Amino acid sequence: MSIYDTLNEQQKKGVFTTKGPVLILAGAGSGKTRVLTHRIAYLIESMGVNPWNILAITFTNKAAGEMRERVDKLVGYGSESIWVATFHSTCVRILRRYIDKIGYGNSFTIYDADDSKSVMKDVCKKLDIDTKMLKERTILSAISSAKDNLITPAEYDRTAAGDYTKRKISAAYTEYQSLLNKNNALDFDDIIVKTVELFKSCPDVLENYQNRFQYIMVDEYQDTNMAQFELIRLLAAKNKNLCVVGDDDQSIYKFRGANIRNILDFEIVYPEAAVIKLEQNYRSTQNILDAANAVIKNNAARKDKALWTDEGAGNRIHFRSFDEAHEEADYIAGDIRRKKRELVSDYRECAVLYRTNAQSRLLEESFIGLNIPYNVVGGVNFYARKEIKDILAYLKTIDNGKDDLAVKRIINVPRRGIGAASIDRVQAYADSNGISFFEALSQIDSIPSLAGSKSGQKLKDFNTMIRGFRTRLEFCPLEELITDVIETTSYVKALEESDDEDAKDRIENIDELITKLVSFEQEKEEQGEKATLSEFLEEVALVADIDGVGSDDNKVLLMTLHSAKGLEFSQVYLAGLEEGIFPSYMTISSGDLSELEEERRLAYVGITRAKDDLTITYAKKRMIRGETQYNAVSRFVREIPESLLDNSLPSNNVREDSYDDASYERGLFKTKPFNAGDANNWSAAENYLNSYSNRNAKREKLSDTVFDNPSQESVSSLGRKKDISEILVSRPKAVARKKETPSANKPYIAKSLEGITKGMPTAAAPEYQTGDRVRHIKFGDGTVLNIEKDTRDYKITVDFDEYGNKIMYAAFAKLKKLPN
DNA sequence: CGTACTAGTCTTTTT
DNA sequence: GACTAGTACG
Repeated sequence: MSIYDTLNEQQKKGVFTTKGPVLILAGAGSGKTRVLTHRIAYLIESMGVNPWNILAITFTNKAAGEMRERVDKLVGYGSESIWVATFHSTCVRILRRYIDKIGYGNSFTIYDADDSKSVMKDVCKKLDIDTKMLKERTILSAISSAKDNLITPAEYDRTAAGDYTKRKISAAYTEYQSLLNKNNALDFDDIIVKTVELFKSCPDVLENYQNRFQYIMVDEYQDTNMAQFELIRLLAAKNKNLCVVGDDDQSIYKFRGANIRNILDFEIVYPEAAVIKLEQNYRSTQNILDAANAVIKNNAARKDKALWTDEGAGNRIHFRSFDEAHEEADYIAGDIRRKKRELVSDYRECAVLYRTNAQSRLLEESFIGLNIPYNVVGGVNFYARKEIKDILAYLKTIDNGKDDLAVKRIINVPRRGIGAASIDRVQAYADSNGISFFEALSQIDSIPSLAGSKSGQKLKDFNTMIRGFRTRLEFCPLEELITDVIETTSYVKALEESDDEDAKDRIENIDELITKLVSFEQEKEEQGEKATLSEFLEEVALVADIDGVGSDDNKVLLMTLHSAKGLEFSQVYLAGLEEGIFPSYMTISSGDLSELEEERRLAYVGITRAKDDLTITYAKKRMIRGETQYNAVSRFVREIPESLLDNSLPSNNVREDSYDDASYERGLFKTKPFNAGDANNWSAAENYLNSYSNRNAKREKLSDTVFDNPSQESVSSLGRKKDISEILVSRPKAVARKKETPSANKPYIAKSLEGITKGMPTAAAPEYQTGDRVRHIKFGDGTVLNIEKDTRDYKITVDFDEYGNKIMYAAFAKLKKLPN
């Protein structure tokens, strides 16, 4: 009996086809990790391949760790020399050795999104870019997508001619790169981009790795972007033993540059590729699979396939609807408690999945209320916390003196009397002498405005302190360094003395960081290596939220649908299945059908996480960003045949609650909406009001008083002046009454089913024709290629200048005709 | 130079 | 509702 006997025919094919390019299309739960691990085992044991020559690439450290562990169990020896790693850590390892060949120092720093944003802020200031018009975020995401597609600043600039915004972005891109280079730093995208650049400019380095990686496997191939594809293509060019595994139906990272064409076109790039389809599912019951199949088949752009299982039909999908979001959360928590009590399942077998991180809050409250242990994956990353970033900035400063960002972050943290003025003076000196900020600190006496001054002395002291740490780094273990940093800077002491109410948490976080550093150091020691500071900082920079999640703790897991990819649970709850939440409002209003398809794939991912039971919940009413929204049941739920659900769907009537002119005209309100600045409807008005009061817990009090007794007095007695009274004067009483009795006697408008799921029932013919130039709020200008009348609406194909071809529904896309 | 308070923004998803 | 950048003041 061999280890391969338990595999099905298709899986065996995947394992035994070792030569040349192989594409494994693996449906959810079809055992792709099993195929990959057995394939590695087969290569080593039967094909005599040296483990050293195998490269397996995954997207998360967690996946990499699991793969190594499973190979270890199968092979028993040699698995430690297989290179199993994520794209990013693979590239960092390569760059640490060779990046000096392309103009960086080998001890480069890795910038996270926060750091990138700080750099971009400087860039905007320097280039005089008005960040009100063009946000840092926008620029950064344009740069990021350029990098995903391996477009250099110079190339970007060539496409920018004639477009004002693009020219600005182009200038920012160039400046941003030069700043990163000056700081000897790479952002996330650079890690891949620079490796490709290295391979292209140093054929000998590439060849070195081509010879090493004779067999390459890539997991989650559907989520690779252009740059990652190119990286793999280069590495595999010599031996061509490239096996990619993926599922086009689970491609959910397009927003991050993932190119679904990489998997759809694999056979075009490698015509000799063997293609293997895994469709038998070993995870879920047939009912769950039927639901998943029913949803995903509404996507047009996909390879046709359908999951099936040998197992029985199982329970029907549980569907529950609620009036309020907190009732939904209470139900989920209560249901999990029930399952635990009735011994149906333990906490660790349950997961709650949602579309946006913000949805976790209500769930957490309910879990705390019922005393159910839980873990939230994601949200605020541990390493993104202020105190952690501060300590890390010290370590970065010690490790790489060129990282100006890190130095400036901590030069006055904790407070040591160094202000903005001094910092600017040092920076000016550094700039005019072409040296780094930290270097300039060593030359304080040469800076006229600082030499001999009080401020100058403080700067010198800081410099001396850092140098002291550097000396310590040479002779002491990392653990001593970090405790020395915390001691010498009095960081924790300052926290203890501060009136920061989170001080205790922050100190605990710092202790946690020390623990992580110590265990990192020990691990290295066990492997017979000495841990370096750079390695630690790099590991820390590349951790994903999901990496730390283990099954050791008996806790319910709460996470976004994105984080859940690749995981499975006996009991899965999909919460917030509402139009506008999932699919998100952004997706619906963009009118782009391909974005809607990506959301649908996300729904498919969610459904297929469940092994035994799937519970879908819906809340009619929900607070989003302090605004109450009323949403219809998600179209994805309606795509599931009702026979698979244990409850019928609620009628699709949605309460129309906006206090706007349109509602007024329909006779919903007796008074016309007021206008105070932007506040022209109920939600906006409430928001407007809140912005004055939400801080000091006066909010509730203020609002209530205001609504009960809308007089000038009640406002001024709370210490508020001018604008509020303006609102009050113009605020109609109807609004105030609304607030008191939110659900009673409110008129409902029945929006027809067509209205929700099928676009507008009576769509007017668009004002533009084929060939016309049109403008889209998100995709910019483009040319209409085709207009097609559909049963529901007009399907418009537009060739956008910047985004290429998009097919969209006229009713949602709201295209504006431009003069020809 | 440091603090306290205000106003605006944000959120869709993340290696 | 949370976070943060900006600002006025001590």
